Amino acid sequence: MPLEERLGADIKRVEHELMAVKQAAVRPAGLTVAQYSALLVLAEQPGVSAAELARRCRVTPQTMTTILRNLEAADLIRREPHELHRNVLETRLTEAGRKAFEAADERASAVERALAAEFSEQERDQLRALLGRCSKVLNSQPRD
Amino acid sequence: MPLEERLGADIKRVEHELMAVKQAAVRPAGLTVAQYSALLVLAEQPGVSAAELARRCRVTPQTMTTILRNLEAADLIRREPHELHRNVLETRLTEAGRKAFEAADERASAVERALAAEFSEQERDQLRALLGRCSKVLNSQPRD
DNA sequence: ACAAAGTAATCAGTACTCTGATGCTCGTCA
DNA sequence: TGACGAGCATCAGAGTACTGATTACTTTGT
Repeated sequence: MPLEERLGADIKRVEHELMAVKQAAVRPAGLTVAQYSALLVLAEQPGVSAAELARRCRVTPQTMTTILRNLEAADLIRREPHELHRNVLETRLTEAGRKAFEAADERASAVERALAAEFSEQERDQLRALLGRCSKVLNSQPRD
Repeated sequence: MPLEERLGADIKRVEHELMAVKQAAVRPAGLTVAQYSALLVLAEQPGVSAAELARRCRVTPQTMTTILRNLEAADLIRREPHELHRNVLETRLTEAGRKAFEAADERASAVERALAAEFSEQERDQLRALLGRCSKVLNSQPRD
């Protein structure tokens, strides 16, 4: 199958471009894209567990552990044992974490707004629907 | 800006699913997705330089060096100095490399065919066009 | 002819991401 | 009560992937 016909190549290309632009957007705040994603969930849902964060950010718990380690070392988050479940660590933004997140979010949101502004509401729905059908196909593929 | 409205989230989700399925597809051949991508270009264009491979696979030359180091250690590729440009290393598949690539490609192509089969030709063009407009917006964003 | 600009390769260091494996705690239910 | 499954956290190890820097060669411009 020729490379140019592969829809996957288009999807990957756009995702790659998106990551490059997002990285440039959050970098001035001293964050990586992965760190920004984690902080985004933390800002909406303080005290969430690392496992839940991992699910929301679509990474494995091991990966999230790595990301949180770096965020904690930079004093952007704080982790404390859960009241009842001694096994769970609650994660929260520090003041510095909130500031960094807000600085990054302003610029990251601008990227999303630029993307949204390119399309009419109908086109946006259309793109979402087509991507949704890609998801459907992919999720029905064998994972072995 | 709410998370659900962000088009980037949809793009990222689909790309993530695509990578997961592709990884499962190439893994039985003993390859990673990045290695498969490099071999795909190498199969079409024997003797290509690492720098060109990097451009084709959309990674930095440093990253491609790492990938090629692993492929060479597994005896899937061979690297030899270019005839004229002593500065350039030509990379080629070994016999084992071709076999691994073909095994992986059979399964990876099946994923692409499944994706293609979901859409009519018109829908495919539509999806491509919409993704192309995303690219246009993203490439016009400041990279700082 | 020689400096400047461009291209190729690679080292060093950091971060993200996965698989595989382990240890801990909680809730369930026999 | 006590085994056991489920969920949380994390260690270990490998593979990407980036920025930043260096070295070497080639082409281009004056």
